[in-house]
Amino acid sequence: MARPRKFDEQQVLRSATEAFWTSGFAATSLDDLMQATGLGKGSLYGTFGDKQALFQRVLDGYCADATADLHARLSGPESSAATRLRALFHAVAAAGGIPIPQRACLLAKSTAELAATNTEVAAKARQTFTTIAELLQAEVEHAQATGDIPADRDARRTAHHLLAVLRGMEALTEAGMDASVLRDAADIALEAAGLTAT
Amino acid sequence: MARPRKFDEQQVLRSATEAFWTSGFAATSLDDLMQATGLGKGSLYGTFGDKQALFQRVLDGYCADATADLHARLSGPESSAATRLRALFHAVAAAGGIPIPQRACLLAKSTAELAATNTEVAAKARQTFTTIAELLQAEVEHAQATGDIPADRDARRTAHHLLAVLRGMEALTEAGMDASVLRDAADIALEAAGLTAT
DNA sequence: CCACATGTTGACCGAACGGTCCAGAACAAA
DNA sequence: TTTGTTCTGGACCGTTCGGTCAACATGTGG
Repeated sequence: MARPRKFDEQQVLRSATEAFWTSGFAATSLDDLMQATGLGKGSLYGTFGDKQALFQRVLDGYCADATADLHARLSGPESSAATRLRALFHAVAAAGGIPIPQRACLLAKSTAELAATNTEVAAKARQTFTTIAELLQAEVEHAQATGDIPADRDARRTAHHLLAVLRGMEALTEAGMDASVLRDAADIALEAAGLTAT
Repeated sequence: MARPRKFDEQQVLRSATEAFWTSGFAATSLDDLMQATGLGKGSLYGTFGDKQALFQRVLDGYCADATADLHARLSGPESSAATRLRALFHAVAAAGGIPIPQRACLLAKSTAELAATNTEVAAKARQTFTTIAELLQAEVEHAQATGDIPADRDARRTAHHLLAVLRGMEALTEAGMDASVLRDAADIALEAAGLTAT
């Protein structure tokens, strides 16, 4: 009973994500959020709580999407795990190199801005990074099963190294570093994992 | 002639650095800066200009200090270049692992927060990252000269990979990731560079 | 068709924001 | 001591901030 909502919550979250993604948490005002979502303050507060709570929802959704996307990129027929790993790193390298303004990964931005003072953001970042590491580890193991990565490698430690390189490439992309730097990092990281080039 | 200043500009910049470092640019108010530096608004504006200009001064100083520190860690007798590279990566790994609140590198925070909208910040980040890459490359070449790194490695590409791992470790540290993850990343990065472990 | 529960809107709030400005303090030069 | 110049502190400004609230709109269940 009672009056139904006029908006789609998921769509509003997507719009709010855009706003936070563009400017960060502190620099995104409620007016920005109202303009981006088309909702009034009352609806925003009634539905999501305060700015902090809305941001947390946005970040949770972003991390879920990001890990789902990575899962989609990495899971698949085991026979081509090596190819998929190479494709992932080359894609991340190619995403950089575009001159700024570059819109960095929202999780990276949020962690840098808030993790030191907001334990929930830090926990979400840790959880997401851990999940990414696990996905990478599984992929390394798949590549080992097909002989594309030597069997004597420690898949877990290899995955941790690949995770660090991915996050480092992200950080370099934020600054607009040359694409060649990113490619070098990606290539050598793949070699270090035991994969042959290209 | 005229009234002399009551404060030391360098000391004020150090205090302002602390303030920005703790909270980021947007979340540091002029009142915070006044409290941190002990100066009134008039002196702050008369000496440094507006908040943006003061921040730029702070960031420039931080980057200069950071590269000077890295130079000090890496330069030295050529005979131990390999040892110094190992020490650097192990130190960065050890700096992580401490539970949050972790105060991340100011440059990393600033780049994430502002590089997309402030070309000066982005330029400073690119310049600093490039300088770090050059320092790493020089060190790789030193290690090659002493035979600690195989001579057939491309020092430049190796340095780019090491840079990415360093920035990635920084990003993981922000989130408070386990020290073991950082150590794995550091160890494998050093191995990938051709250095034997420890 | 009515009563009620919920959603929506925007006026409104006190606080905090970045920034300006000026009256007076403090020193150097005369 | 006087004069001139700079520096200092904080009152003050208009704006914007995050957040609240009450009047009103819009449906549903009876």
